[in-house]
Amino acid sequence: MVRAVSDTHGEILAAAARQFTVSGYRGTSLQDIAREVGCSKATVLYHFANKEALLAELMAPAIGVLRDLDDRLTGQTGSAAQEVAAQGFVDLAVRFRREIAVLRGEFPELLCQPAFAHIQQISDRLRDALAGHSDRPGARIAALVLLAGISEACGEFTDIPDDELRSALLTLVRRAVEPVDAPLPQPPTTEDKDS
Amino acid sequence: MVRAVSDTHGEILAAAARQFTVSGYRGTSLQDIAREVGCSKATVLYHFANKEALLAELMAPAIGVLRDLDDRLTGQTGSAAQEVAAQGFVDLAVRFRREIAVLRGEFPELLCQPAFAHIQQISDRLRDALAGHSDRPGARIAALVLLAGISEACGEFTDIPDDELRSALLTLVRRAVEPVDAPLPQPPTTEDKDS
DNA sequence: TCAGGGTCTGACCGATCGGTCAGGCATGCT
DNA sequence: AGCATGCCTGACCGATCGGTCAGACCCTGA
Repeated sequence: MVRAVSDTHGEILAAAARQFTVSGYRGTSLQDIAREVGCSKATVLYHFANKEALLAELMAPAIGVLRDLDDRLTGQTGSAAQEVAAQGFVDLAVRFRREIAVLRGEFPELLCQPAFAHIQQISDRLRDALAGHSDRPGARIAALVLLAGISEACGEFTDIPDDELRSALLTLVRRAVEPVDAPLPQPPTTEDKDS
Repeated sequence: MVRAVSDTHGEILAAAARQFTVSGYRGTSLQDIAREVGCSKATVLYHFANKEALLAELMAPAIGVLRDLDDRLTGQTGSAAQEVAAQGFVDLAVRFRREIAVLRGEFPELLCQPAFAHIQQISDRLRDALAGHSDRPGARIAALVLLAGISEACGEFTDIPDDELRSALLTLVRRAVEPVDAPLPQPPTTEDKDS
């Protein structure tokens, strides 16, 4: 049973995506993936240097979009930053529901791996933007709850079409985010602290 | 080095709580816990039938409070249900930040274990109540995002005192939940497409 | 003094993990 | 025909996992 060239590579990737979504990264063994594809574990490791490389290739598109969003965030302040962060993250979360679901709860350990080195910093900046770069606890708490909640939840709405989920989430975020421009005790001089 | 009677039991429990919080349930080995306590792995398994029993004892108080909340929810409808669910869950999340953080992302697998059999149903009811028992996608999405986000996030605010965190979260939830009694755009005939 | 029970341990078990390696097999170029 | 290359595999590796077990140690009460 010979398959077309490089077909196996894609099959492994697809099987890994499914398994990771169901059982998480650590909960899925290379054996599980090989079994679903119908090849040997050695074959999986022939196509991918190791388990981490498999995850990295799976996540690459989502990470690329996250980087783009991070770029678009630079320079934005106040409610403008909140709106860019909200739209950008909701769109990302909806488009990459499955990929995000893979990381469910395994962020801390996974972020230690070199392939995901700066994700933590990007998501920190994202959270900061969604809080309107405010340091009030209410704003920061709301931002974190929303980011975490959307990441966690969007993978469960597989039955809802992209458009509907996106608009519902965006409505929710706009309603839930703590307004920062509006009737605020004017912060005097320093409102952004990073370079 | 002999320690007081039944002291070890509590030490193991405390060490397990710390390790689980940092590395998750599956990410923590009995060896890790034993090392932190300063005893052997066999000692851990002398005090607890198995790893699952350790987790169950750790979670028992939080689960009890969750059950109480579930009882208080029965019969409540509309915005009353939303308010009871919001107050109850926020309070629970704040009080048991650490315990909830343990389950980070491991809910699906952990819920299969007999000790946590009905947690899934309870949290489903809780979500339903927070959505005001509405079946509109917007309400259900908001409820899930908030519950997941709070569960995920509250463990990270270890520096914020209980009272402050509780009020901030409650404010957020009340702001974010989709109002269900209030001024609804009267749906003429077909505004929802699922059954 | 001795028996018995609570506490604790090292040694060990089978299972599973991610990963390595030599070699089989088909194909295509020279 | 001979050789190189790409793809794939079974057998194997060391490490680690949760869990078992026989026995050592200590305290207490008869």
